[in-house]
Order: sequence, then C-alpha cells, then structure tokens
Amino acid sequence: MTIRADRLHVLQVLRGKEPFLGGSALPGGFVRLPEDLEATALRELTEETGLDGSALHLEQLHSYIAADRDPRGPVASVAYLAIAPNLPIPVAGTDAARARWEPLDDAGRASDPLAFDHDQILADGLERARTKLEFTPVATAFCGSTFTMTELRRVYEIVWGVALDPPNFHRKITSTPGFVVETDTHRPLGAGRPARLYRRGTAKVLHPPLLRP
Amino acid sequence: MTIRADRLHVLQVLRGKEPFLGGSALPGGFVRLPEDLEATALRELTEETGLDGSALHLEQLHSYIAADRDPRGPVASVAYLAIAPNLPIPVAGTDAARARWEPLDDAGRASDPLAFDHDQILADGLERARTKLEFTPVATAFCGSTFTMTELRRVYEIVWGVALDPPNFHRKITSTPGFVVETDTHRPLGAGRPARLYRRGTAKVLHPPLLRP
DNA sequence: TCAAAAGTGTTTATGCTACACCCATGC
DNA sequence: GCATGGGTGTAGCATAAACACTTTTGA
Repeated sequence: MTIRADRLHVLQVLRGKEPFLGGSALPGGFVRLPEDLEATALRELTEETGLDGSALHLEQLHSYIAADRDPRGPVASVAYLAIAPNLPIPVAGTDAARARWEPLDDAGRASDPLAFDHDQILADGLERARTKLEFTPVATAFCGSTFTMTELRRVYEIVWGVALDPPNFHRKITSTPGFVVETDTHRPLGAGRPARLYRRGTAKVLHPPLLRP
Repeated sequence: MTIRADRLHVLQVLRGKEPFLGGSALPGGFVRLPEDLEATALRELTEETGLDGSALHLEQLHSYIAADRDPRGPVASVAYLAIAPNLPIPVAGTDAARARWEPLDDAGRASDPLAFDHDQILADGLERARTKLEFTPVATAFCGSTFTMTELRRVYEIVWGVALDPPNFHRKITSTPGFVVETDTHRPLGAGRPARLYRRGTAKVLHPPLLRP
C-alpha cells in the first residue's frame, strides 16, 4: 500500500497466465527454499514491481488455505502487508511492466474484483493497516525519511477516512515519546508558514495509543 | 491456554516419536485436505487431548517457515491460539494420555524448553492473548457459560500479571456495551455477599478498550 | 498589508483513579 | 454481631475536543 494524490493505493499486477489470465491480482509467488517467508515476500515484491524493498515496512498478515480458493487445487498462501512511501514503479523490467498502483474507493475496495480470494486479503490488509496506525508509528512508513506534521496527519486522515483537528493532532504526536524527532529544517510550500520537518523516532509502540474517533 | 488454580496454563503433549522423542511440545499435526486450517487445528486439538472444541475460542496466530526450525527439513506451521475454560483432560484415549496442562511462570515461560521453535510460538501466543483482552471480550472464553465479576477480573489479573481495582473494574465492564449481560441469579461463596452471575454479551470489540495499566 | 498555512493557548467537558462507604450473606 | 467479599458514590486529577488566537512566510 501507498498514498498517492491523497488517495490510498494498492499494488496490483496483471496476471500473465491462467487461471485469471489478464485479470488483476496482488503480487506474489512461491517460496524458494531455503529462504524464509519474509525473504520470499521481499523478493517477489522487488521482482514483480522493481520497487526498492529497503525502505518499506513489511509484516505478516494472515495465512489462507482452503480447498476452493485456487481452481488448480489447494494452495497455501501467507499474505504480507507492505507499506511504502509514494514510489514510482520502474517500467523497464519485464515483470514490473505489469505492475501498477490502483486507487481504493472510500469503502476501501479496488475498482475491479481481484483474482482468487485477493479481495478478502486486501480487506484484511486494510483493516490491519488501520489498526496498526493506532498503536504503532507505522504511519511514518507512508512518508519519506523526513515529513511535515501535515503530511503525517494526512496519512491518518486518508487511511482512516476521517478528518482530524490539526492543532490537537500536532500535540498528540509530539507528546508521544519516541514517535517523531524534530529536525531544525523547514519546508516551505509556497503559501503560508513553512512547516517543520520531522524524522521517525525509535518507538515501536505508541504510549498512549492514537485511537480512531 | 486456560486458567487453573489462579495460574495461566498451556496445553502440552509428550512427543511419541523423533525428533524430540519424549520432549514436550505444543499439540499439532498436518492438514488433511480438503479441510481448511481452522478445521485442522480443531481436529488435532480434540484428537490429542480429548478436549471439547465447541466451547473454546480459536484464532489464527502466525505462520512459521524457516529452513532450520525442524531437523527433518523445511516444515510450514500455521499456529493457532485456543482459549478454553478450565476443562479436565480425559485420560482414556491413547493420544490424550500424553496431554497435560503446564503452568507458566511469572515471565510467561514454560518450566522446560519446548521442542522445535515452540517456545517462540508460545511467547507470541501469550502476547496475542494479552493484547486481545484489551480490545475484545475474549476474556470470557477463559470462564464458563456464566461467571462472576471477580472471576472475570481474575482472568485479566492473571493474564496481564497485574492487580486491578475491583470497584473500577466492575464499572468498566458493565459500562462497555455488549461485553456482558447480567443474569438474575447469584453465586454464594461461603463468605461474603453472593456475587451476581453474568453471561457473555454479543460485542465483538470493546468500545472503549480496556487498556493495560 | 493581506492571505494562507503552521503552530500555541485556553476553555470546557469527559473520563479515570483512588478510596470511602454501603450491601448481603455465613458463622 | 462481625467478618468477608460484592458493589456504589464521590472528590480530585488527568486527558481530550473545540476553537480562538498568534506566528511566519509569499505575493
């Protein structure tokens, strides 16, 4: 997932073979032993999209095994959720040419149904992302290495689909130990007072949490 | 997991074959298609322990695949967390005779190291249980079909390892919509005023959550 | 000097903690 | 009556929402 143009987007690939030839799906592939699950997720992501995996947040989401989820037969899938800043997709590579960022509507659904049970996986991933924003600083994974308080607030507003009060948000973030550290540089936007730039802090969990309204 | 004699216990089985013959492990086994993952977890639990699976809470925890986690070679494990009231383990069945409830110490560890990477799985499961108590009514899964407010509070105190103020706990639970529904019966304990009995409500999540101190 | 966006102060309401106190039962 | 555990009331403190207001820039 990423945020582009104030919209939440999900990475999709066009399938090049049956089943669901020509349909949209989440990127994925098979484990190549002896690599572990996280290495598989990272490798498939970079192979199919050309995205740089070093900057993104990656976590295991859920495992899906059911007899009818793949017409070829039983397939066990371990889904991972990746969160990245707004990165351009390279178009050079063969596989990467089939990848694209697809916006989600207000209900959090893709415009077209996805192959297999990937709509369910996407729904689970979105709910996980919404929850994780409450208790971890993972919102910074949507931003670059430095970001303004307004950019961080937009992450929350877009992922949660709500409006937040800028003054109160600013205070909550800065009063949560280890969430962000302020730099002494600012970013002018053309109009208005330049915003201070922040960097991620070292906290792994938020005390107190930032609960959804 | 269950609670016995004011201590958190985890279900263990004695391994009957190599590797780790004679050692302790979490109960488990292989998927038998076309059953899905949850059916596998439930079947293995009842086969190896004789416990009644109809009353317990069961949820997927995490998937573990790494080249070195099983000496026989790469094995993919999908761990499930089960929470049950204090049930006796039948001793009649062949497999069930090897199962027992093992208490966890204050740090949440088993007395002896478990086979494979099961100590890690146990630690992940305990952390999941502690977190789930905050946001869902799953604490009622440790209790019988009816329970007193003190029994429910003891669940929180034992799983979290903290002391809670009884009056404030009582108010928090009863003011959280759908957590519990009161019955009109009471349970005398020999000394003191009889405690009112409650039943689980219909809520799936707690609003507001019951955060750890 | 004005518009725009960032950030601070302040009021008010709400919730939570600590603990005093009352209730209902067995002995 | 009195000990014991269940349950309610309440004062004081901390937190959070709403919004007025100040700051800092570009035009």
